[in-house]
Amino acid sequence: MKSLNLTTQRQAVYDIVRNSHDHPTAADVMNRLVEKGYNFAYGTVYNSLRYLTEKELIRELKLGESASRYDAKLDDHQHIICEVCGRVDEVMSEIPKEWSGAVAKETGYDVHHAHVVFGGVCSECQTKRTK
Amino acid sequence: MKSLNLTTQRQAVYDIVRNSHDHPTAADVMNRLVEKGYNFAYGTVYNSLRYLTEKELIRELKLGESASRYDAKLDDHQHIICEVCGRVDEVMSEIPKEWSGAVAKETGYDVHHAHVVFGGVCSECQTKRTK
DNA sequence: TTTGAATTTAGAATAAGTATAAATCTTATT
DNA sequence: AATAAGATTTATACTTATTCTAAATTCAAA
Repeated sequence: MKSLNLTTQRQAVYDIVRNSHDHPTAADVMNRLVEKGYNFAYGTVYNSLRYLTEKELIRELKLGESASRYDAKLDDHQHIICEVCGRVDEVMSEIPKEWSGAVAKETGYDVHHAHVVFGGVCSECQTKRTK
Repeated sequence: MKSLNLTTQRQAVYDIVRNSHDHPTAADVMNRLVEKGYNFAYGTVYNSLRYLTEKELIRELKLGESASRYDAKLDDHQHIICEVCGRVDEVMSEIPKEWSGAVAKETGYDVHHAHVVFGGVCSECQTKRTK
């Protein structure tokens, strides 16, 4: 059921995602693979990312940008994007349960999950701005 | 500053978005224009949607699907997608202020807004399933 | 050791959206 | 009314992110 087949390419892709802390896109992963001396086909990188996502070793993040990002952090968490520099940080603070309850009541949906993308200005950009 | 120049095509696009309640994509809008007898260039539809978005007559929704959707409802609200049938409904229940506060504290960001996409099963699909 | 399944590769194909340059429409000015 | 300036539309080419395809390669099992 959950048998893992980690080929060389999948392992290499996984290592990159696992050791990156900036939520890389497929193109980022591709570049870092090349830096490490690998030369996989583009399709293989996408396949690996999909495979790893299906096996729940990584998560695909759709943050409203044009390209998906990937994240090896699996515990439930949200993200925040800096409107100035574009960096993406993690938000561990959990969505209040009363809120999901209110949403279920309002919509009649059976609510399974919520993807939240906060927007704002990161502390670095805040200090740069006030210069 | 906020002068409006609603050409025939922009007006037609706006009318479609305003009178649709299913959050249409650009392609949906295109189809509905054709149904109404219009034959605008594809680029014009995209330009109009962008124009109307900039003028804040409509909103662009990026819900993690491949295509953006558009919405003429301007008051602040979120969305919920049915995982079974794909329909998108509105969520008016507001994000709790204490939560944004907690996120600001946690991340050091100046938090401006949050886009929330809930996922679940709509009431129709719930009843269908239990059949 | 052949046979079949899974994976990788290279490259074509697709989908959504943007850019461009020419044509057309508007508007203000003479 | 004539014209110039500016905005908009059109048709089409292009870009970007991603998926698909078919052949080649690798892996696994009998």
